[in-house]
Amino acid sequence: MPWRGEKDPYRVWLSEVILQQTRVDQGWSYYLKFLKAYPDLSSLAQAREEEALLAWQGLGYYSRCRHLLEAARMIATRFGGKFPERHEDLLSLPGVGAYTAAAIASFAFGLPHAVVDGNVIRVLARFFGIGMAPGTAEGKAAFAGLADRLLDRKDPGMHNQALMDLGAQVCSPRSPSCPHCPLQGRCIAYRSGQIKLLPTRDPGPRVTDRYFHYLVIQAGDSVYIRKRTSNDIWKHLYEFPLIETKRPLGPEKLIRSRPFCDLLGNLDFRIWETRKAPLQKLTHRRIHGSFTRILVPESSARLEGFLRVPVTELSRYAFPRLIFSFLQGNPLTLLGLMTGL
DNA sequence: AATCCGGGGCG
DNA sequence: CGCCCAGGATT
Repeated sequence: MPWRGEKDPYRVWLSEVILQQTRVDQGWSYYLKFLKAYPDLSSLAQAREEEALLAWQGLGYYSRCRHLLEAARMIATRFGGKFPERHEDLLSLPGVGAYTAAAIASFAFGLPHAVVDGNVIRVLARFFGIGMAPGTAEGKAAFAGLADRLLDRKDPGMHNQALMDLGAQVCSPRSPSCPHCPLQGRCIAYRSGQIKLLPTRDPGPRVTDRYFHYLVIQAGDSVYIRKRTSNDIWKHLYEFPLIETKRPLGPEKLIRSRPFCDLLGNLDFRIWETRKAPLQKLTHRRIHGSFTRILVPESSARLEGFLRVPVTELSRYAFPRLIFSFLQGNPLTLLGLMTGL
């Protein structure tokens, strides 16, 4: 690896920040570019953010670049232009978290702080057969503690580098080179055939259920809709009047519920039918939808806060798939004629 | 504790 | 093309 043996804290810091969430072959040219434009701390502290961001362009996670300049200026003022050595001081720099602080402390200053990045976690999880998910508080503590106990205090920088190199080049995420791994014989995951299962992937966002009861209120050839504006799923898409509940609610209870009466209270209405929508699965939600078709006289007062739209023009509005699918399977026309309302 | 922040690589 | 990767800040 090109940064092997680098001891200059500025260079270590710069490379570690650039290499956060970034592959070496993607980030390395940016590192060289930055080093050329800003060869030392003071030149970076004086850099114009516009210019630095331009150099960062295409690398992503642009707050890293802003934090870089912020931290450089903080070092210039608060630390008298001298790169801080204490882990605690490093942590106080914007954009420097536990990983980067440990990397600088150990690589540049030889201080005994264990780095715990994705590579290290993968090696430890496999070698020791640890099934805890790294993203949980429990898992974080476990891997950090283990890495710290394992650290070679004679040469923390070398130890950290070796562990990360092993994770990056041999103990890779998908198809690790176990046949070439020096630790193969003592690797719990390898010996028990758990390589593909470790490390345990973080639990996805926990899935919660939401119950959306849509009221398809038809007045003659028109129907009521509105735009979703709150910070929620489907923002800026349209929908029918909605009653949401935290628990399942049958049609009978729905039409006697408070929100239902508030909405339709003094209107002359007739329930036509209720049908359930197929379960809609989102990343962290399951939407249980239902559509209750309700007829009101064409002449009835307009519902406040809603658009009254001819059913033939519904195609001009963007709906969530849940609603769009319902519309495709349930043409809303002719209902008024059939019922005489 | 959950969510956001951008890219690229891989199957 | 969808899935995966991942450190730090924010809320």
